[in-house]
Amino acid sequence: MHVDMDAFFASVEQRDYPEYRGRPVVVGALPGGRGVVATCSYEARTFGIHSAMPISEAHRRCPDAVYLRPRMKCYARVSRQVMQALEGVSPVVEPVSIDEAYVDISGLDRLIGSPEEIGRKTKTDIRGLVGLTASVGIGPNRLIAKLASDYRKPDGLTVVLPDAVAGFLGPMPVGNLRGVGPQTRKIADRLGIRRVAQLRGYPLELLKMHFGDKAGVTLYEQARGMASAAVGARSARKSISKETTFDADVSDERLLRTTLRELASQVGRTARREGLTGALVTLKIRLAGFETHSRQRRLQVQTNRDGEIFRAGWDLYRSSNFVGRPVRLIGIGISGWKARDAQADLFVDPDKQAREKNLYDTLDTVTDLFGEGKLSLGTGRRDSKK
DNA sequence: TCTGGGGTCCTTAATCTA
DNA sequence: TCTGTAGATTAAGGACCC
Repeated sequence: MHVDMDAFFASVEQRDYPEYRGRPVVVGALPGGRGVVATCSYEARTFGIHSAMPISEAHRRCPDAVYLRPRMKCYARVSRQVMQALEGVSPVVEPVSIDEAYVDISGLDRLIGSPEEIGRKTKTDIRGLVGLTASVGIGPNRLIAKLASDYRKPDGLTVVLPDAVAGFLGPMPVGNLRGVGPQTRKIADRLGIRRVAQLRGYPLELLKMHFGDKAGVTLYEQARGMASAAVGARSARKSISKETTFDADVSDERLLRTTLRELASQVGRTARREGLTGALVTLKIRLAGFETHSRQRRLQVQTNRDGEIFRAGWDLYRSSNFVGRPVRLIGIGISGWKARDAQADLFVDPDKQAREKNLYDTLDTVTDLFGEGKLSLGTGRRDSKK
């Protein structure tokens, strides 16, 4: 079963602020700045507004909509409640994102009832707990379940039994399949492939030729409704990054530097909170004209220290060939954990973790106030001058 | 003309290594 | 010791997802 909250961010806002109900609500950037729509209410969709649309375009289409910045902490809290509701249905829940999850409901017919009844119960439980609607799809594997939850929304419930898979899939536009975006669709278009049924007419080798080895195989399999059914824990994260787009392109090197330092601090903080240390620092730069680049450096040692992350990033910038060009976006990230790192927090003494957090927070604060290198931390002896 | 932020995964080319 | 090559690793870019 796949569960997808309807217009999640916008629905939470309409729930919490009754005056927004019945009105077009757009959550994302505010008009006037650079940014896009994160989510919008169904009222806003009637104006042609949708996720990822530039906010300027949305504003042109509907100047009278309610424009809101996302309240991520609040949405995260609601999300946890939704996941709890799902865990009440089945113990095997795999969150995909803040507003979506897969649930393994195999074998639950004895306990709850038919797939329809399980789906209905799920929706009722969610509505009872958080007062929001979800669209639910049920199928023999995660691909079909996901497509089914998308089939009717908002507040939809679609069950696709194994016998019905081919008929369900056939008329669908290939763009509905996972991993098929604008580029892949273009190739499909050129081949005259618009619907999944047509895709099924192509032998594996031909698909590999046109779409590449990996994409060819997944298209071949998806066209036949094949996918893994296994539902399990969300996989461990592989990177942490922070980036920001400036209101206007920036040429001032000092502003770039302080911005990068702030982003590096946030990356470091997250890494420390999660007990991760990485050795691969990635700098991301978007220049005027949307020209995007990245540069990576592998450090000698694993780290999650703000200063080390920042210095590596700044070094990458300084030694790059885009110094001096106006910058639209700057970002920094870290990855490359050591194998045991992923579970490190399981073995860390919580007291020690709290002490370290205090030390690092102090270092952050001092660095913010007085600049890099004014204070160093150590587990020094009492007579240590530092 | 406009195009966020946080991710994952794949492809390709260059480089290193056995 | 030299040379060619297969395979692994790294770096950069890009497609895609929510």
